[in-house]
Parts: sequence; C-alpha cells; structure tokens
Amino acid sequence: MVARARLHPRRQPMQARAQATVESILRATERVLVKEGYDGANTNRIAEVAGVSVGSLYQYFPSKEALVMALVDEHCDQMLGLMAQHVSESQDASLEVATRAFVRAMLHAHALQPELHRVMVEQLPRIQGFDKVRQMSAMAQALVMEFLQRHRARLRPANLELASFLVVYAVEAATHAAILEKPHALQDGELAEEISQLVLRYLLAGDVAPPESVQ
Amino acid sequence: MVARARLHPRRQPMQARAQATVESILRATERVLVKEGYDGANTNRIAEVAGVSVGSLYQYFPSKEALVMALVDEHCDQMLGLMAQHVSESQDASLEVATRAFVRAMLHAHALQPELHRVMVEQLPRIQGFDKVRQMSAMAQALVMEFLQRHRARLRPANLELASFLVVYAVEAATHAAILEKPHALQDGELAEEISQLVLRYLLAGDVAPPESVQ
DNA sequence: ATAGTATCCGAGCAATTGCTCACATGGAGG
DNA sequence: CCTCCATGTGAGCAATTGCTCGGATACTAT
Repeated sequence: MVARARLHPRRQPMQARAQATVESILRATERVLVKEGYDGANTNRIAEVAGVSVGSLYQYFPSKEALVMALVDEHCDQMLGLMAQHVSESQDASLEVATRAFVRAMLHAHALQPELHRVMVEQLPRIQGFDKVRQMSAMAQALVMEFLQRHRARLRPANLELASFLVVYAVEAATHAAILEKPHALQDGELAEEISQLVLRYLLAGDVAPPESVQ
Repeated sequence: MVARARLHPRRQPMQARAQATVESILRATERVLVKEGYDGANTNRIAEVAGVSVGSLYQYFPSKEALVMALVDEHCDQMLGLMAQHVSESQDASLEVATRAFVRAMLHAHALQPELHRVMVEQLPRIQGFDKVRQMSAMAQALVMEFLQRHRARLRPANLELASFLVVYAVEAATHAAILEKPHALQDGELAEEISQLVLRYLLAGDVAPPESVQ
C-alpha cells in the first residue's frame, strides 16, 4: 500500500536457478492471490511462500503490481491462444459444430483454474491490468467477428460487430458464472448445449437442430 | 489497511443534522469510490470530502467495509426494486413485450450511475458484500424463473432454472459491458433489440418476430 | 586460486491508513 | 444560567506493507 518510485533497473534471469526463482515467485503469487485476494497478498508473504526473500522478488519484478500483471499476461495469453486455436481448427466446420466446440473449450478453459480466473476477473480490474483484460476481450471479439464473417450468409444479425460483442460477453459471463456457481453442471453436456443454443439461435435464422452426435 | 476490532457500539442518528451527516458521508463515499477506487478511498479522505471529521464517520459506520457495504445495499435494493416492479407490471404482457421492456429497463438502470455500478461490480466482490451481490443475482434469477414459469407452454428450454441462470447473466453482462464500452449504442434501439433477440430466440421455439411498434 | 558477476538474503525504513479517544460544541428542557 | 446528551472534532496511535540496500553466497571463466 505504498506505491513507491522503484527506479531500480530490473534484472533478467540468466542462470537456471534464477529462472527457477522467477517461476516459484509466479506460482506463489498465484497461490497467495487465490487464498488471500489482492489485498491479503503482500509481497513479504509471497516471497515467503515462494521460499525466496523479498529482495529476490524485487530483483525480477519492479513492483507488486508488475508482478501481478505478469500473471495476468500469462493467463490472458493462455486464454487467447486457446481461442485462436479453436477458431483456426474450426476453419471448415459448420457454424453449429464450431460453436459447440468453442463453448466446450471455454468451459474447459475456465474449469482449469477456476479460482485463479475468478481472482483475475473480480479483483484485478482495478490495477492497470484492466487494459490487458479489455484488450483480450477486444481480441476475442475480433476473432469471433472474423469467424462470423465467413458464415455471414446464414446469419440473421446484420451488424456483425454488435453480434460479436454480445456473443463474447454473453458466453464469457455464462461460462464464468457457471464455473463458480454450478460446477456440477459441467459433467453432462446440458450446460454446454444450452449456451451453444443461446449463441446459435441468436445468430441463425430459423430453428436450430440438436447436436448430431450427443457429446 | 488495518482491519481493527471496532467494538464501538455505533450510534443511530436521531436528530436531523445527524441524518444529514450520514447522507453526506454516503454521497462522499460514492464520489470518492468512483474517482479513486476502493483502495484509493481512505476514510480520512471520505470524511474530508463529506465535510465532516473522521470521528463523525466512525460514529455511524463501524468500519470502512461497513460503510461501503451500506452503499452496496442501497444500490442492490434499488436494482432489485426496479426489476421486481417491471416483472409485476408485465404480469399480463406477452413474453416478447415483457422481455423488451425489461431489457430496456436494465439498460436504463445501468445508465443512471454507470461509474458507480462499475465500481460495485468490479471492485467490491472482494469484501463481504460479495454475498450481497450474489444474493441479488439469486433473487433476479428467481424473479425471471417465476416469469418464465407463467409462459412455460411456449418455451423451448425444459430446464427453466438453467434458462433463468443463463438469461440473467447474459443480459447483465451484455448490459454492463455495453454501458461501459458502447455508450453511444444506447441512443437508437438497436442494442436493446439485439439483446432482446438474444433472450427471446433462446427461449422461444421457432422464429421471433420483430417488435410490433418500433421502439 | 582469483576475479568478476549473477543471485540471494532479510532487517528495517518510510509512508500510509483504519480507527480511537479525550475533548469541544450545539441545542433542548428546566 | 445550568444540565444533559447527542453530535462533531482531529491529532495521533498502532499496525501494516511496499520496497531498498548493504552485504553474503553461488557460479563461471580464466
């Protein structure tokens, strides 16, 4: 709670042990963040959990904020990578198949580290990392829009930008809330199918057929 | 950043000037919270903005957290009241009409104090108030579900609980994001209509007719 | 070995901040 | 005027915490 100047030039880890230190700091930050929240997570505690000294921590991260930002970056890149991969894999798939695959992928991604994701979404918008999250959201919208444009002939919405916007936020919110409040619903495919229906019925004119092969 | 014991019994405002003090403290908290965020908002600053001394603040609110919680309560009650009102007003309306009215009401409610709402949603889950927000969400789902049950004959989803869950979170997310990122889109009815379509096409079998009267 | 560098350590500084308490002030009733 | 209590005040305590710095230690190269 003391936003000091920290002009200190930071060191790049060169030896293997330094890499290990940085890694253990990041993982400790994750753990402490999940357990204590952003406020409860003080740098001394993080260093302790990581098994290093505060000094070491500040050799690689210029500030607590930067440390947390590094985690956010890691997480965003992971999520974006996953989405991009799925979009490119669905290059030739029908809208129905691609959407269902994508929704399941999102659920899966959220289920990996639900607590961490929750902290990211709920507690970190207040630091500068908010830009990063918003940027991720923008990239997600771009990906979806590109995808929609390929299928534009079949789509009902005329404004694809708005459609991408709605789809991205609706799916993200539904997925996020489901992981936290209905973790049991992840087993059977009902949740995934309903989210897919939400998207597909919005996008397509006419009715939407049930999935061909049941999960 | 010092979560002390605060055993102090708090005083109930009895005279008019005390009421005024409490009010000015609440409004100041709002302002400071919006401007500085939860962390930047220290009690000394809030008291200063309110034009009272810290001592007075702590005579009516046992802790910073309690102070913020009081604001959250106020806000939640306001939102819930608005939703309940719209649901009861739509008692006899068709699903289409009721949904469109409801979506517009949500957009309107969010547009009233967008910055405050944003702080509430983004920065306050970490304090105990999270329970309150979650509780509000649960009540919203209950309201929507009751409404859906009245129209169940026309609905496609079999699991109305899941449907309420998805609708509530999707609409909230879309509305919230739109207020913050697409404030211009609130003028014409395109945004409202698209959110309504998202909901209606998910809920109803078959196609959804455009609104009878434009706007 | 020796030098040079990368890494690590952790006591403690400086700043912040939630909150208290001893006291001042306002107003109503007598 | 005096009493009583509700209300208001603000200097400052106590605790927390982000971060630094002087120096120890591990590793590499020669």
